[in-house]
Amino acid sequence: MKYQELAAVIKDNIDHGAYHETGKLPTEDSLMTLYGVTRYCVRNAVNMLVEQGYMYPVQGSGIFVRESKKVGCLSLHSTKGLAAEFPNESIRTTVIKLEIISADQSIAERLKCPECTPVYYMIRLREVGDKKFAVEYDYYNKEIIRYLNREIAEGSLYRYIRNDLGLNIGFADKVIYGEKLEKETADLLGLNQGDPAIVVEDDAYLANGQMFDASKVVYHYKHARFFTLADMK
Amino acid sequence: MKYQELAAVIKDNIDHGAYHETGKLPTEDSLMTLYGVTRYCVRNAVNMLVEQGYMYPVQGSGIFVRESKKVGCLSLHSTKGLAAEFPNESIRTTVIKLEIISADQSIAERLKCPECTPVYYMIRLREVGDKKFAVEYDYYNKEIIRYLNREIAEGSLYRYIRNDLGLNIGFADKVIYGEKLEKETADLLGLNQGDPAIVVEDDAYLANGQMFDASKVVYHYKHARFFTLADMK
DNA sequence: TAGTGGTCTAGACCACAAA
DNA sequence: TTGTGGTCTAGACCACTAT
Repeated sequence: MKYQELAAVIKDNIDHGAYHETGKLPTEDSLMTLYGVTRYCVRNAVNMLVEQGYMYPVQGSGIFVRESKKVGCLSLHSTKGLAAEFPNESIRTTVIKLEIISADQSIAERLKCPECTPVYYMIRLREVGDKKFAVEYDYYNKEIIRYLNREIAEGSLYRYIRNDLGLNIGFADKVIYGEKLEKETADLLGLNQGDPAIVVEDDAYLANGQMFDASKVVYHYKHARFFTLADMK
Repeated sequence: MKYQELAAVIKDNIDHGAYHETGKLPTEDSLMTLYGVTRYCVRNAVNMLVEQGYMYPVQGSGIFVRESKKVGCLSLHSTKGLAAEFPNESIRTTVIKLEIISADQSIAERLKCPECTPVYYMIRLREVGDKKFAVEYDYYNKEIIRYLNREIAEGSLYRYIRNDLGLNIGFADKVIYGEKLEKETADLLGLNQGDPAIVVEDDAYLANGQMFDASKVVYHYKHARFFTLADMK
């Protein structure tokens, strides 16, 4: 049994209230014998869950289960698309614009690609439940994301890239800041020009380090909140 | 040599442009012989730096050094206080209010402590360089943070808690959102009521899981930006 | 003092990338 | 095919907590 599987099992146990009585996981030794794996697997599995905020280890004392994570917040630490963040909500995506352009100097710099690289430029309005949630401005490197159309862009782009294009998505740099809404975006979100906006700029990379997406996502300040776990050690 | 030390050495090498030619670290085997440690140490050290965004490993290919992280951004993933985030800037902290109060129901809930627990309530204005940067509203559990005064609150609180009180700081939950500035805070930041604000609410815990601080930090939307690395695997 | 997580060793084999 | 990182085993001792 791999440590990812063990992590999934433990997470499932937590969700079903297994360790509720003590608030602790069994000891590492117990987990080893329980699941017939070595300490390497146990510790890897636990580490995964610690990073995701499900538990924290205390040397000499045990591994403590944490209160449920903030609900309704988007995770900044790991992300697999809006649909995965809100599995219980209906997500609606409207493609405002989708066109192929040639990277000028500023886009080339932003996407870390040569000038004149073909690029998909896309604007999408995302709605969660009945709430206008965000407006996305995306640049996809067409040399990597070879094909896109409106139908795909209205579904789970993450899923498409992973399953249909067979690419391994790796990680993303995120920069978060606040600004005043411009008229165009405000109209799409049903807000007023000058209202607050919370903005996330993403640089997304494949697992092999190739950058495939640069985006600016402008969130509705009344509806979007973000969550992350910080290490202070 | 511990893996933390090895991580520090490797990070230092990166800062001095050591691996610049290839853009890669030596192989794990090389690092083992170079520093006379086992693979356990090498992989732990590398993992630390991967989580901090300094490099990414590609199976079968190598460990690639990443471009320098965003400068001028506050890290959301690991935090050791404002002074540690801006080592080259002068930080000024003005204590607007510092008082001991008794936790009412809402504060007790927020701080996860019993009602009537003594609590330090503190408001601080933080300036970075010559810029008004943020206003902090803090509740510290006085049963844990036994003593505070204005002088301490104007210095590095993080350092004080760690070095002088001898407490082990562990981790923090962070919730980030946007809102319109209220007059009181706007005045402190030199902005107008209704201007955008980017807000970070922190729940800070000791390494043993005790919550010691609940805070709301309202940042100047023109000066503060945040950075984090997200896993998309 | 006993129990628990943290660090470390010395191996082995697998999965993937590049030549 | 070779080299690289990814997973796993089976031990050992250390650091810290709780009793």
